[in-house]
Amino acid sequence: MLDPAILKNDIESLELNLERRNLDVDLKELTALDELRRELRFEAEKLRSEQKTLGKQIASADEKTKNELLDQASQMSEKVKELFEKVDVADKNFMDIWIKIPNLISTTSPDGISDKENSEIKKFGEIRNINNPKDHLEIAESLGLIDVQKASEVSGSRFSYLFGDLVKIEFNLVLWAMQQLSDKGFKPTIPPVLVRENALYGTGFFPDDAEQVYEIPNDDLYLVGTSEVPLAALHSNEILDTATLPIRYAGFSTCFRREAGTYGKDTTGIFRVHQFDKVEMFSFCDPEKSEEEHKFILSVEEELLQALEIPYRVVDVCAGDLGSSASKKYDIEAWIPSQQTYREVTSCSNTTDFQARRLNIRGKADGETNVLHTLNGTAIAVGRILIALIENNQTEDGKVEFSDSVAEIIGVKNLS
RNA sequence: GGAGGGAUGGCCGAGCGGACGAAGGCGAUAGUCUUGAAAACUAUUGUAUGUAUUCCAUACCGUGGGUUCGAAUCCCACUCCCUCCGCCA
Repeated sequence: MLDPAILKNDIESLELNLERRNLDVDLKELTALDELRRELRFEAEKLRSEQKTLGKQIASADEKTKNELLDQASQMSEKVKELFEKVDVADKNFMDIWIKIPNLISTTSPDGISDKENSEIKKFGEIRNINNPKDHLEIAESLGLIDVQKASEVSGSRFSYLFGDLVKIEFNLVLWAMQQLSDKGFKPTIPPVLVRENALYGTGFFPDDAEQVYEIPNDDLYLVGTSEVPLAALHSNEILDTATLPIRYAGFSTCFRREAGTYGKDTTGIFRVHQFDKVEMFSFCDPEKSEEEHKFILSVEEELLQALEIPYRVVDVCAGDLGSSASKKYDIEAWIPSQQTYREVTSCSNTTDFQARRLNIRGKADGETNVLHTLNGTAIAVGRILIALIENNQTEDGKVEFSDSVAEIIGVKNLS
């Protein structure tokens, strides 16, 4: 959520932002709603103040004047109640719209409407020349390492069974990533994957992306699509000592996504599934330093991919392709031989104060409090890393062979 | 799942219808004293919003409603914590 003060102080930035996001919002109406609620509140508070004074008089009044005052106070009470009801309505009218206003886009993010306008800022790694590259499913299925058919019988489409060495690789990857991150000051964390709706509102997934989230209606809980949600909410309603920042977490969790509206997209294998495991980085940091922190998180992502010898490129995500909470986002896309293109394997966002304001996360230094910045980034999205590892290291006879240094990380030299 | 007890400021803890944004203590910060430190003493010590900008007003005593002229205090619902019983990876 943005600071509503922007309506008064810097409406031009807001206008520009909505334009870049290709959104049409009536700012005049919003400003009017904001002014109305302020006005009403001012009036209501004034009256409330009078009511309190009157109430105090009653306490010390003699019997005679007391009845008179009580009469007066009774009427006053009615009025105050009515006025505050109006204030509540005005607040709600404003907030219903305001909560949907997305974060301010960084001036450094490229313009554009869709991912086609994302700008490539770096390429790394050598793309091996593979004759007739097979896709990961074909390879893994034939080696008995993945079964999506049986999974779709049991659970539906976009689920999978992983077997044998792929399981071993997953656990090794996760443990390795945790170790790397821990060395860099990220506290290893296993957060809850079921959360209340508050955490989803706070992180900006609700109300806009609610259709992507699995719901447990009996218990009013939701399955998270990323550990970003419980990690961000970890410090909600807290005031952190600025001297302790940045506070970094490395969260491991299974992630659940409904993938509504993606029918027909990426239907092969485990690229886009309803359930996958992920190690996620999350940072609470000083607003002054969030750009720096963002670059740091990106550099960690690159480091991990480089160690795994996966060719990739980094893209600066354009305005129209940013989620509502992100101010700036870098995606890393790994080379996928079967598709002869780069596909997203990690993503890191600077959400500036957007989530922190909603979650009420503040910092305090020298008696001053301010809303913090939060950032998140993928360390290892297991499924997609497995795909990149399998496809980029496939051999001509449909097997997989890893380099010694990669094998050392993942604990497996060959898939055959 | 059943039966009880509880939730107050950074922490402990009093208050149980009016002078309470909240006693007292601890902690923290500043000052006095001291060669320095400790101790002692003194003062300060939450957050947010506003048509207020070192003043003032309003809100916040787990959350949301209600009763009342007036609620930390009474009533209802919810959430969380603790104890006991049952069940359980």
